[in-house]
Amino acid sequence: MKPTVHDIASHAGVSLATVDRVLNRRPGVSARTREKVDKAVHELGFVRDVAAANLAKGRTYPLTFLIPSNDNSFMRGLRLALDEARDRAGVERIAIRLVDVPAFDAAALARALKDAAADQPAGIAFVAVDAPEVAVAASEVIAAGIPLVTLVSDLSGTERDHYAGIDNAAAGRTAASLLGRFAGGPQGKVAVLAGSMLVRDHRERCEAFASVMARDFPTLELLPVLEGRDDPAVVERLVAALFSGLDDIVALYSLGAGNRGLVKALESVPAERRPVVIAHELTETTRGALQSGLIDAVLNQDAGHEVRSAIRVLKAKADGLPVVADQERIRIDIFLKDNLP
Amino acid sequence: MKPTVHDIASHAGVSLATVDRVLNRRPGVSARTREKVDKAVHELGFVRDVAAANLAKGRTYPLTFLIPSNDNSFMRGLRLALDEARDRAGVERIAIRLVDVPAFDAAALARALKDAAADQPAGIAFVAVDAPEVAVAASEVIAAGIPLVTLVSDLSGTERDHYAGIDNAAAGRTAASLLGRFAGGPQGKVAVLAGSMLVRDHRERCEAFASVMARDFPTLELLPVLEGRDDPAVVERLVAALFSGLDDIVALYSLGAGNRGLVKALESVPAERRPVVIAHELTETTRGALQSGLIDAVLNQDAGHEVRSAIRVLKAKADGLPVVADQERIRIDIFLKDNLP
DNA sequence: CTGTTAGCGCCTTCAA
DNA sequence: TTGAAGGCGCTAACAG
Repeated sequence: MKPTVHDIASHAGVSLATVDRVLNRRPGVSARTREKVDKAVHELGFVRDVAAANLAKGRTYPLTFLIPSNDNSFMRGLRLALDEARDRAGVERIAIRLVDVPAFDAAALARALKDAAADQPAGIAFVAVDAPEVAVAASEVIAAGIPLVTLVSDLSGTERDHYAGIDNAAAGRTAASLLGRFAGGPQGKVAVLAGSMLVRDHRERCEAFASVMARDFPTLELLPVLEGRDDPAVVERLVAALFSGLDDIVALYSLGAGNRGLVKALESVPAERRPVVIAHELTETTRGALQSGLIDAVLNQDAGHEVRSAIRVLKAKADGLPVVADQERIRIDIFLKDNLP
Repeated sequence: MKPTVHDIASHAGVSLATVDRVLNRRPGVSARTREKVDKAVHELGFVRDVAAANLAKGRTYPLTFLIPSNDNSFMRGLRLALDEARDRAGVERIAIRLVDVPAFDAAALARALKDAAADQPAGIAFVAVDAPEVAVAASEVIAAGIPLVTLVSDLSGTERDHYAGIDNAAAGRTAASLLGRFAGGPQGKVAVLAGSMLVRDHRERCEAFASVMARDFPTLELLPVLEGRDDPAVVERLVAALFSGLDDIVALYSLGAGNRGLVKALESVPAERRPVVIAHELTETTRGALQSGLIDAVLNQDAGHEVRSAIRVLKAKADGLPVVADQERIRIDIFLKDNLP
C-alpha cells in the first residue's frame, strides 16, 4: 500500500502537523526533526497525493491570460480554448481571467502586464511582442514572484518561466522543405507573407525558411517579405498586387495569419498560374482551401494544447513543482488534404 | 462558490447518503426523492468533484494491457509508455498489468483476452489482430461488463468501447500524397512493404495508399505488397532482393515496422538509385535515416498518447462517464528531417 | 427506503 | 518548536 502522511508520522515519531510542515517546507521545525521526517519520507518512498492535498487546501489558482484583440481565426481559436479551460475550471481549481490587449503594441502589452501583476494572480500567460519594454515589464512580473509563461510567441532576453508554443524555426524549415519539393521545377520566384516582424514567432519562421531555401533550393528566388499584419483585408490587397505584377511566382509561404484574404486573392489567380502554397494554422478557411487544392499544406499549432500546457505549467510553478519539459513540448502538426481531422 | 453534496442535500431536504445514492445511480431510492435530488442538482448546477470522490472511494483501477511480444522499436516504445504510466499509477489510482501475447496470432490473442477477463480487471486494452475468433473473445469481454479498448490496431465488427489509435486510412492517403509529390517524375515503380495483412491498421494503410496513388499518380506503377512481418531480418532480405531485381523503383512506402532492416538494405543501394522513402513510426533508426536522407518522411503515432488515452477511456468507462471523443483523437505526426523533436 | 457516522489523505487553525 | 482536532467533498458501512 502506498504510504501516507500517517505512516511517515509514526515512522518518524512525530505528529501529522510536523510532517506537513516539513513536506511543505514551512518554518518552525528543528533541523533534527526535519531530518527525521525527510529520512522517513525517503525510506518509505512517500509521494504525496496531490489530489488530496488540493482538496484539503481548497486552493484555487487565479490565472490571467493576455490575448491580442486580433480578429483572426487563430486568436478566436485561442479564445475558444480558454473558454473550454474555463469550463473545467471547477475541477482543476483554476479561475481564468482573460484580458484583451491591442495587437502588435508593445507599450500596451507592457502596461497590461503590469496591471495584471497588480492583481497578484497565481500566474500570467501572454502572447509576447518581442520588444524591450515588454521584457522590462516581464522582468518585473518575475521579480514579483508571479509565474510567467509566454504563449504562441516568445520573448527574447527574459527569464520567463516557460514558453508554450511551437519551435518556429523548425516550422520555417519544414515549410521550406515541403514547398521546395512540392514546387518541383527548379526555376521561379517564391513569395513570403508574414504578419509582422515585431513578433518573434514570425521572425523565426521567416529566417529559418529563408536559410533552408537558400541551402536546399538555391535556384528558387525569394521575393521580399510582405507584412500583412495578420489582417485579411491587408493580406488580400498585398497578394492581389503581387500576382498582378509578376507572372513567374511558383510558390508562396504564408507564415502569419489573415489567410482569409490570401485565399480570396488566390481564387482570382488563373488556375494554371496558381502557386504551391503553404500556410499556418488550420482554420475553416485553410481547411477549405486545402480541400479545394488552393493550399497544399498547413502547419498548425493546437491552441487547445498550448492553453492547457500553459495552465499546467503555471499551476506547477505556483506550487513550486517541476515541469516535465518533454510532456509540454508543443508539436507542429502538418496537414495535407489527406489527413484533415 | 461551487455547490457541494451538502448544498444539494439541504436544498432537496434529504441526507447526504441519499444524495450520494442518486448521484451514483444506486438502488434504494424512491422515485420522488430521486426527482427532488435531481432537481436540486440541476438548479444549483452541481458537478461532483471527481478527485474527492476517488479519494473517498480509495478505488484503484486494475487495468490489463495485452501487447504483442514483437521485438521492434514501436512495441518497445509502447512498453516504455506503459512503464511511465505505471510510475504515475499511484496518483492516478491505476494498477497496470502487462501481458505479452505472440504477434499476429489470433488464437493466442483470443485466449489471452479470455484469461485477462477472468481476472475481472476494471478494463482491458489490446492490440487487435483482426480475426473472427478475436472478435468472439472480445464480445465475451464486453458481455462480462468489462470495458474494452483496442490499441494501435482496431478490430472489425465488434462493439469494443473505443479505439485508441490513428486513422490508418488517413495515414495511407497522406503517405501517397507526399510520396507522389516528392517522387517528382511521372514514371517509375513504387514498392509497398507491410508487416502483415492480418492486422487492420496495415490493411487500411495499404488500401488507402493504393487508392490515392491510382487516382492522383496513375503513371506510377505499384508493385505487389511485400509482407515483412515487422521483422527487421525479413524486411532486409525482401528489400535487398527487390533492389537487386528491378532498377526503376522510384519510391517505397514502408507501412509496418522492422525498419532497421529496411534502412540496412537501403544503405547498400547506390546513391543515385535510391528511392523516395516514406516510413512509419519515429524510432532511433528512422530518425537517423531521416537525418541522413535515406528516409524522406516518417508518419508517427505517439505511443505515449495512445497509452494515456486508453487509460483515460478505460477509467471513464469503468466509472460510467462519457469520453470526450475529440480529446481522445490520436494525431498522425508527420516528421521531415526539419521538424524532428 | 432513508439517515448517521466515520473515514479517504492532506492541510490548517489553535493550543500547549 | 510541536501536537491535537477539525474539515475539504465525497463515499460506504451500519442503523433505523
